[in-house]
Amino acid sequence: MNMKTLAEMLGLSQTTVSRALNGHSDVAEATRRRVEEAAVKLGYRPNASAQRLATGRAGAIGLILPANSDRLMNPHFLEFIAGLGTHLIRKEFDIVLIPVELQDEMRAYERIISSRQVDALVLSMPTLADERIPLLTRRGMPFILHGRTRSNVPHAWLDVDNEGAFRRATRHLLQLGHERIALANGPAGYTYTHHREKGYRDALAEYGIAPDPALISNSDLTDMTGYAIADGWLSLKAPPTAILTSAVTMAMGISRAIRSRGLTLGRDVSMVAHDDVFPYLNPQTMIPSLTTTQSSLRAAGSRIGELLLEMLEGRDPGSIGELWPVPLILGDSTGPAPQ
Amino acid sequence: MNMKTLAEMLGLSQTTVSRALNGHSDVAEATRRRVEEAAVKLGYRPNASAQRLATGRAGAIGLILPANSDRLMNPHFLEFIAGLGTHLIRKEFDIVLIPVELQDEMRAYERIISSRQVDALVLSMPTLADERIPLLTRRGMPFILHGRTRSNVPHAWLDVDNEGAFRRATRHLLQLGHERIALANGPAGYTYTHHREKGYRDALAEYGIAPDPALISNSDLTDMTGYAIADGWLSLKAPPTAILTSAVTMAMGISRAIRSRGLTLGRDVSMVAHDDVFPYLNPQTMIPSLTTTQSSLRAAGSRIGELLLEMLEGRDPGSIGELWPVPLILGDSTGPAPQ
DNA sequence: TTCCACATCCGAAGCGCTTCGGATACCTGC
DNA sequence: GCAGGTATCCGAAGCGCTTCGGATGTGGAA
Repeated sequence: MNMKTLAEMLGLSQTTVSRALNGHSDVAEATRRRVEEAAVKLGYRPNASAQRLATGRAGAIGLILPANSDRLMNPHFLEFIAGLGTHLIRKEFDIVLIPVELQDEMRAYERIISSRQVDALVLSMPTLADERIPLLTRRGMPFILHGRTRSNVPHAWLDVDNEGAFRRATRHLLQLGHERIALANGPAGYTYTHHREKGYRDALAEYGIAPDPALISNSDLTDMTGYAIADGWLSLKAPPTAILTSAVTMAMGISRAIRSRGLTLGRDVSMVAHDDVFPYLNPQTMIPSLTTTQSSLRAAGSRIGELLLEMLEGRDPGSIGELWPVPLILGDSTGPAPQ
Repeated sequence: MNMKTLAEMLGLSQTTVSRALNGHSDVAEATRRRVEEAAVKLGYRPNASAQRLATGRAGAIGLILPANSDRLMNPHFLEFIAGLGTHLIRKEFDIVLIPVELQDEMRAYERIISSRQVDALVLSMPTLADERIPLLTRRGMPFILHGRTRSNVPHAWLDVDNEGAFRRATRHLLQLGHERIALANGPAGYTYTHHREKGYRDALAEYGIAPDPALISNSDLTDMTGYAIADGWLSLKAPPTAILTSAVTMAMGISRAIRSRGLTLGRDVSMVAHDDVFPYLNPQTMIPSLTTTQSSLRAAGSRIGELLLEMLEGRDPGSIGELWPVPLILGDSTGPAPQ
C-alpha cells in the first residue's frame, strides 16, 4: 500500500493526499478526515526512505562511538543513550550509532556529513582542543556537545560542573582532617578529567597542600582498575587516608581493595565517588553507603535530545549552553581522618 | 556532491559509476579504480535515503522496546543491544529502537511492517503463546526470536537453556542438603520465567520435595525488590536455607537482606544467581563470590546480529534455532545446609 | 570475410514521497 | 454582471540512487 494507490482509491490526487496527511492548510477539513480514516483503515504508512529522500531530512540523529570495540559500549555510554532515546524516539527520530576508528576520526566525520545519514550529531567526550567543533561548524552540520572544550566558535553544549563537584568533594575531605587524598580519575586528555583534577587541585591549594603526583591516577573507570590502583596506594609507606574517584564502578573495586587489607571504608579510609546514577547501582544502598557527587547521565542525555529537536526546528545553537550543578550527597564512606 | 556530478566529472554515465561503486562485474577494472579514487578524493558518499528507496532495503534492523518508559531501557536490554551492535554496525546496518505501548502492541507491529522502516526485527521476551510470531510470519516480515515460544510456525530463534540451568542449580543445592529452597524469579508470563521455574520444580521433584508456593516469587529483577523479597522470606517461621535468583542485580539486594539480619551468605543462607554477564558487575569478585548460572546477554545479541545478516542474505529462517548451554559456576555463596 | 560471444558502457524508467506553480469553482462587493 | 479573493485541488518535476534492456566495439572461430 503506497500513497499512489491510496490516492486512487479515494479518487484524489497524490498531492492532496500528501498535503492532507501532513496537515497543510489548503485541503478541506472533510477531505482530510476522509484521507486520514482511509489511511488508518487500509494500514497505510508512508515509506520512510522516500520521505527522507524527498524532504532531505534524515529523521535521525547520530551518536559517534569511539570504536575501540571493547569499550564501544560501556555502561556510561549506554546510560547516556537511554536518556537520549526518551525524547527522540517519541518524535520518530532514529538514533543511529556510528562507530568511528580513532586513527581516521576526522575522515569518518567527513563521511558522515556527506552521506547525509543524520540531521545532527551528538559529540561526547570532548578534549580541551577538540578539532571536531571547527570541522562540523565549517561544514554546517548541526551538533551538540556533551561536555565542554576551549573554543571560540559558538556552538551548543551541555555539561555538568565537574570542577565544582570535585572541588567541593575535596574540601569535604579536607574539612574532615584528611591531608593525603588520592584521585582515581578517568583517562587523561578529556575535558571532564581535566576539570575534575582542577577542582581537586584548587581545593588542596586552598588548604596549602601540594598535590602528590603519586596519588593521582588516570585510567579506565572499571572495577578492576579501581582495585589495582587502590591496592597500590594502600601499599605505600604513606598511604592516602581518603580517595576520590570518578565512577561508582571504580569505587566498587576500591572498596574491595580496602576490605581485603582488613581496613574499613569510612573509618580507616574515606572515599567520595562520582555517581552517574545507574539505575542498577545505587551507592546509597551499599554498605557503607557512599558519599557521592551525583549527576545523572540519563537526564543529561534526555535533555540533549530535547535541545537537539529545538535546534532542528530553528533554534540558534549559539544560544544553547547549560552547566548543571552537581550536588554532594553525604554517605557513610567519609569520616574523620584517622590520627 | 552527488553521483550525477561525480559521473559528469569523470565523463562516465551514472550507471557505470553506480555499478563500479557497487562492485558489479560488467565494468572494467581500470574504470572501477578510477571511479573509486575520484570518489575518495572528492569525498563522495552515496545518499543513504536514496539508496534505500531505490533498493527497497532499509539497511536497518528494528528492536522493539516494551515502552513502559521506566523500564524502557533496563540494563538487560542495553546489554543485549550492545551485543547486537557489534556485528550489525560493521555492515552499516542501523539499529532502530522502536518503543511500543503495551496496549496496542499488535497495531504497532502492523505499522512497523507497512512503513518498511526496517528489514527485519528482533523479538525479545516472548510469552509461551506469543501472537507476534504468526502475525509477522503472515506479513512476511523477517524476524528472529530471542527466547522461545510454543509455536508450530517455523521461525528463527536463539535461546539459552534456562530450564537446564535452573535444574542443575537446584540440584546443586539439594545435594548440599538444602530442602527449603526459594526461587526469586522474573515477571510471570514470559517463557524464560516459566522455563526457570520448571527446571527448579523438576529438580525438587527428583528429590521428592513438594514446592512451597510461599517460596516462589515473581517480580522485577532489581536490587530493591530483591531486598524486599528476601527480607520477607527470612522473616518466615521456617525461612529458606537457600535462594535461587534470576539476576545478579537482584542477588545484590538479597545479599544485603541476608547481611542486615546478621546472617552470612554461603554459611547460613546459600544463593545461586543467574548471571547475564554485565561487564561492570562481576559476581566472581563479590564477597563472597557468587555461585552462578552464567550466560552472556551480549554474546547472544551478537550472535543474533550475525544470524540476522545471514537471513537477509537468504538463509532459511526455519533452519535457524540455537539452544545455548548454561554452565554452573561454583562460588562461595553456596555451602552445606545448616543443621 | 562473416558471425557470434564477450567485455564494457549507457539511456531511461522507476523507487515513493514532497512541493511549486498553476487550475477550477465559488463567493464577495461594487 | 464582473473583477478580484478565497478555498480546494491537481500535474508534473524533482530528491539521488539502482537496474533493465540494450548499444557498441573487440577478437577469435568458422
